[in-house]
Amino acid sequence: MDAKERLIEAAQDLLWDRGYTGTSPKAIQQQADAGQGSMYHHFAGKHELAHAAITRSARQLRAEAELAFGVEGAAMEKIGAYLTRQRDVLRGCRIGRLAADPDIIAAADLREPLVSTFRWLEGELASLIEDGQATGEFSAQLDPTTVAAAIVATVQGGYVLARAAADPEQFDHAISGLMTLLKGNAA
Amino acid sequence: MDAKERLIEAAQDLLWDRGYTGTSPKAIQQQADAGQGSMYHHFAGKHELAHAAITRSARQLRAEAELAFGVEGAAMEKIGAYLTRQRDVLRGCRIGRLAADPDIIAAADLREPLVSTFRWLEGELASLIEDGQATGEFSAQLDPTTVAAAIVATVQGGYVLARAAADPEQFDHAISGLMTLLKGNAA
DNA sequence: GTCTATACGGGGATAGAC
DNA sequence: GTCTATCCCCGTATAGAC
Repeated sequence: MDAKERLIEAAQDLLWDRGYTGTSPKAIQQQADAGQGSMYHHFAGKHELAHAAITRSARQLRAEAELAFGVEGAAMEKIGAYLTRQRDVLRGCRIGRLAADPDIIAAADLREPLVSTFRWLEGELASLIEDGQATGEFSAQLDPTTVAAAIVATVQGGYVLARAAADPEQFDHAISGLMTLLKGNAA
Repeated sequence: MDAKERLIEAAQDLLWDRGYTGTSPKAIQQQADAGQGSMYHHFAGKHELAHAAITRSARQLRAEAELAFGVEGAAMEKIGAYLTRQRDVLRGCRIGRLAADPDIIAAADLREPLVSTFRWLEGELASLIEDGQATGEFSAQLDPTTVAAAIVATVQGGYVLARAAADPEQFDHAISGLMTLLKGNAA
């Protein structure tokens, strides 16, 4: 693997664990086993490297979610597969995590992968809810868009609760509560 | 107001906006209009000052939530009052925000106010749900504990979505979806 | 492409004077 | 209690050699 590649992966890793503010060029170089000159040859600076890393993390996250949505079954099963998919809960969401970082929020290009990832996710979930309404699986009273937002928010918040408590089960509790609420809204 | 007080308030503010990693002693001193010597006279260092600030923020958050829970009405109205209370959405949650910070998570004493705040909040909400079940307002099928966790998670995640999109309405969507789900679980 | 040298301000704190 | 001086390493680059 060439240095450029290693730098991007190291940046992905560090951004996930420490955010943008907490990640220094030097730390990235060390983890990538690349020199100062190498990094600044391939990227204009921390900002540009972070952009490459975040963009790639967003693509990966989306691919993983697509995998969960691809299971066979009715709408609720697909949603359930997404909600209960394997996650490194205490590490948090590599995309949602960045929303806490003031420097990410302040830079439109760094924030963009966050917006589009969440917008896409909510769209997928909203479609599933509509499907479920068409087949009589969900109550027609539900507004697919806002319910989808609530689902995504519960996942993101589940990470927050789990990390605050240093206990992955807190994530599962939130998801479990959400699934009960969803199932109580059968047609 | 004395310097010590100003330092704590400045630290609360900066921690809210920039997190622990993103907040420097120098920045706190400047915002508090206090000198280096003053800060290190009153506090052993950044860590100790942050502890004072976080503890106080947690108390304030709790007081604000108590106010919302205090409205007259049935369980769903109290929950609704909490969910729709005035918030500076794009600024995020001053407590939940810290869960993204690796240095906070690594320091048990800094993390403690986060755990206890969320535990308390979930407890209050779980009680309300039980009340609602007793009066026939909510379905007996609901598990008060996990549903309470889902509610708190949705709020925390709502902040994440809103900040990612730089749009406060994303918070409202998530809350609105959650309230629909709750109301669909009437007894 | 990668290395080393150099730069300058900031992060986080200690020491001693007033 | 607060001020100023001082410390040392880190953050974030740029410059030029190889």
